[in-house]
Amino acid sequence: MAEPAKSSPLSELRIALPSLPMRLQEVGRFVAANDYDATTRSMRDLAAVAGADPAAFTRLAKAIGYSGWDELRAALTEARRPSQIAPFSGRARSRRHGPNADVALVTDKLEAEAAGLPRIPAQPIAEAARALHDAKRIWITGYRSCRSVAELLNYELRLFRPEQVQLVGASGPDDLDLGAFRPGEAVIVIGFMPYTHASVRVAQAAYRAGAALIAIADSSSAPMAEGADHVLLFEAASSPGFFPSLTGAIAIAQSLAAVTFSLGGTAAKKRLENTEARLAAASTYVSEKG
Amino acid sequence: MAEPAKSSPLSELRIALPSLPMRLQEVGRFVAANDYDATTRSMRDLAAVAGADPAAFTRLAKAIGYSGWDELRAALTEARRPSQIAPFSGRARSRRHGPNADVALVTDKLEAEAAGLPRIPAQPIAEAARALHDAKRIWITGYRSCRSVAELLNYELRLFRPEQVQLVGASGPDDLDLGAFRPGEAVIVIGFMPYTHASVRVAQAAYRAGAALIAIADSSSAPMAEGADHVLLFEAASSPGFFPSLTGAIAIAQSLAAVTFSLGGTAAKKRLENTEARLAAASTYVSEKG
DNA sequence: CACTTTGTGCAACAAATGTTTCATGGCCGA
DNA sequence: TCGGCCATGAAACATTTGTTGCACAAAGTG
Repeated sequence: MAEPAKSSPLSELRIALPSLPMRLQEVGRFVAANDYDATTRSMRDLAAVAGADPAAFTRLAKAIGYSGWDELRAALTEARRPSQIAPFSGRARSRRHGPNADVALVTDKLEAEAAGLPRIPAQPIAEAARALHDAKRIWITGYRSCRSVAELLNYELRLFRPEQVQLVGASGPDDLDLGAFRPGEAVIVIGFMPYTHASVRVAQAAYRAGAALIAIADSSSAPMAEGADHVLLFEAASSPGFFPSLTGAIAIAQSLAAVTFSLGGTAAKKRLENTEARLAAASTYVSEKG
Repeated sequence: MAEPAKSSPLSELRIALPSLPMRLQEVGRFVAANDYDATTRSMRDLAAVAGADPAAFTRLAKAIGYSGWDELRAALTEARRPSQIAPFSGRARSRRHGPNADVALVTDKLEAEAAGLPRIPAQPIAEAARALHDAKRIWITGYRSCRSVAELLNYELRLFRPEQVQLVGASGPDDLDLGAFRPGEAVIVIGFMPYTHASVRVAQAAYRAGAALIAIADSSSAPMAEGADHVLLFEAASSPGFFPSLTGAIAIAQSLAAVTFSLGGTAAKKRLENTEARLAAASTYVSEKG
């Protein structure tokens, strides 16, 4: 007999499918088509939905080489585990040498970061933007490398809400403003592993003050995500290089600003125009050449 | 208290976390950090791994408003259902209004930026990195929104070349250091349309001083790209939203730092380790919990 | 036709699951 | 110091789970 492709339990199932009795085929197809429910719901539940006998699932599992349904389900569960979010599956990671090694590193990095962006959940960003829109005042926090993200967000939000946005710790490392948070305000904390004490302290202060807490982090188990009303996740470690990637955080920050701006309607638009006019009057920018 | 985000059971959990008794906090954190296992494995299994009492899971679920662990798990399971996690291809692009308009805006933005990243030319980045590697001293310039990119680059390069990297204008808007540039040094200027006068002046000063000029810009016709030894292009206008995209510039900056670091070899590695050790000694970071 | 083999549903089974109860110990207010 | 309260772990509970034995029907074989 030809050795079946052991790669995934699902492919094993599909391969064995045609040589199975009719009823098991039905059940097998059902499992293959609904493998998420297969891993999460009970055998009897599935049987009810599929309109089959519960015993058929056990028999199916045994028919394709497992000791029982439990073992098949465990295999399916492991196969779907999201931890292996390494979509660069078989990429030859053989040590690159030669003059093109650097170029290859850059290309890899850019590709990896591009792949990470669409995986950012959009819904929480839209919700967080609404919270920002409703906030009377917005505080922004980020330390070390995340400071750049914080400052970008601060800059963009200030373009159309100049008086209501402030960077935490702008006047120095000890200026934490922790006591200044009020209910009805929003506090944004940006950070990834390893997390700085200061950012965690800001998050806790925001929570205690009853302000809306928005965490932009690399993991939902980040300490500043505890108690957060909105957690916006990005993948910091998904790309090669010695340093975590910040493109995801930047993309989140800019999306957040964009949606908040669009929620602001004509009022925000007007204020943005004012700001731009002021900058133009100060001749900050080089005038466009024809 | 801010309006709680009812969107995801996970966020409900995080919100309620700080007000829970200690043991339930532990269990809650465990669930938040291992939500995949929470949906797939049994309560007793989880309790064994988490080192907690099985009853704690039931109590946790009740504490945050569910009738029991089964209901919480069902909610987590539904939240993870992959059908809604694949907003890519078949997304309904018709409805531009209503409550989903914001989400659509975010998704579009992220996709557009993801598409832009692989279009960034890698070769010039690698060459510019070599220029940085050879430079005795590195100056970094960026104003307005580009300041965040400049600061990120400054931060990352300083991790392994602390004494040779400096942000132009760090001491204020008038501290332009224009007279300080020397041959053998490198000057990085970051900017996009509309271009600030200051950045153009820095670029010109660098050119006159005979320093290696690296321009990170959105167009090869940008004024600071004139006379530059290396021009690194990104697409600032490729994504929707009121503000030009900076993910490309960030990606370039991080790639530049990564390649420069790899060119630095063991010496750079050693200096990075020293910096990390210093930060750890200052207990800047939250220590990892087991 | 008799007899075996195989597929299938049903029901009973033991094991495992989530829940509840109870006893214990620590904490805070009187 | 006492008494009530809450948090917590262990054990007992009813329920649900996956499994298996059995009966019956259909198909295959002599």
